[in-house]
Amino acid sequence: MSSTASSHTAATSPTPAKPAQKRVRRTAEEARRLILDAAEKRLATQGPEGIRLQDIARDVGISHPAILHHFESREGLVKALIARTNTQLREKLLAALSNADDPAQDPIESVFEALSDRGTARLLAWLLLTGRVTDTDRSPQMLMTEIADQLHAYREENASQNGAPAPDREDTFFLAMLTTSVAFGDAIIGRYLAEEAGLDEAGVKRFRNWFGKLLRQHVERTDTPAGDDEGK
Amino acid sequence: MSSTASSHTAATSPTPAKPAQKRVRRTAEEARRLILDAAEKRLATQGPEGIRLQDIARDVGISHPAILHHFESREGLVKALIARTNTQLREKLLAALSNADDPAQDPIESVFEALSDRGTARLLAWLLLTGRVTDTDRSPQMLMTEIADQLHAYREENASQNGAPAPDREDTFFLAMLTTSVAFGDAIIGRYLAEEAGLDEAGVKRFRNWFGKLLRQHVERTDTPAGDDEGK
DNA sequence: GGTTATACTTACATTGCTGTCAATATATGA
DNA sequence: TCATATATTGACAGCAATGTAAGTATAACC
Repeated sequence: MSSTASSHTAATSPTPAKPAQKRVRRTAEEARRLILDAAEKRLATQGPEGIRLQDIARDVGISHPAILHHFESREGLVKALIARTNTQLREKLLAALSNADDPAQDPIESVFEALSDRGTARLLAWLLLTGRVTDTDRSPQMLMTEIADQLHAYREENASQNGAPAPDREDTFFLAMLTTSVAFGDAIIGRYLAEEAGLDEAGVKRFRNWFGKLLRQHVERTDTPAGDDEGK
Repeated sequence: MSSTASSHTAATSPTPAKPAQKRVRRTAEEARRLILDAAEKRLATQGPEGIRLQDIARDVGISHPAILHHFESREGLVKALIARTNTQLREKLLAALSNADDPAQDPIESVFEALSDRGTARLLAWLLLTGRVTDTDRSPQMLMTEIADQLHAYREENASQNGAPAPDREDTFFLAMLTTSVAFGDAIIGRYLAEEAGLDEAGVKRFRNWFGKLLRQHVERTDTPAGDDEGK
């Protein structure tokens, strides 16, 4: 097929096949959003190698050069994806913490929930594995410090209400670090372990509750004057 | 350089340039080992995309078809690497648990140590991300069950010595799952968080001790008859 | 309604990597 | 010392994926 090299340059040719193709034209912002969504989904389901311009283009329903038009290169797409995910993660986590005053909402559990989202954890894992984290503006570790600070304020208030001495700052940081590591690890490997061990959805939930209780016991033990543990 | 296309097919040509190249010839086993080592290192330092036959071949000092000779394909190399790492991880973990009777050696800490090794965790992360775990004979989850069983026996003995009721089996499984997730998560993301938060080597060690203590407190609280916690 | 900016497309160039083939050198055993 | 097996190599085939160039269609603005 296609032997004549100049097929479309000769516009004056009598070929009536000009099909007047209908072409969808989105705003740049919208197009970028759709592309990033597709890339994120590919990454979550197929891993690092799942980000291929042609596949993503097919998912969105465009041609792959359109992607290159919006993001300079494949690398540009990846960076944009990282930036967006960072922002989303940040917003989710801070939102989760913002209603820490609400006694019905356990802040630790909220953090866990937000971080253990499948796509986010996988993206995070990938960018940590490939060492691509350094050059983003709002990297996760800043977030960590922020979270630790908020948690610490929460604990200090609690302790002062109970008449206990202020908790150690490092203890709070370790708490945050543990929660982050667990949530992350759980999202990547825990889900798999649970599945193989015959643990169903309810089992996973029980695990989370168990973990939350473990942390709560630690906090209560630390932030109350005596070894005064309330049963549940 | 090299313009004549048929340089080595014309053996009868009078060119004296036949350099009688010295060629290193290893045993198949040795060659496989070297190749796997190089592949493992590449993976650990550069992530998934670091496994390229040509690069690995250069590292070892051979040509890339030699790799294809020993492992059928790139996929074969990857599978072999997975199998070997699984075996190594398994041996390390079981060895760590085997001296659980030794009171100076905290089994939890040992497990943590064994799993948090950088290369192992990274490889594990990658094969979990790309979903390549299923078709290996001794997959990590079997290991998990085994570990949980050993830990449970350990706890049951402890509890009976203290005259406490036998601990819940699921509690032990959760304990193992938590330890695995933390060790894994710590190896991938925790190290990074610690670094950014200005936590040095000693700080990381403190975190591990802190975590170990947290678990120990839980176990003691559970496996002793009353709320009888011993200070340290 | 005409003009302009740009989102989008088709076709092609280029690069890089896996895998194949025939030839070669080296260890092992008779 | 010769024969055999096989570890190893260079050259090339083929493919897949990114990126480029030039042209086309659509929305917005006058």
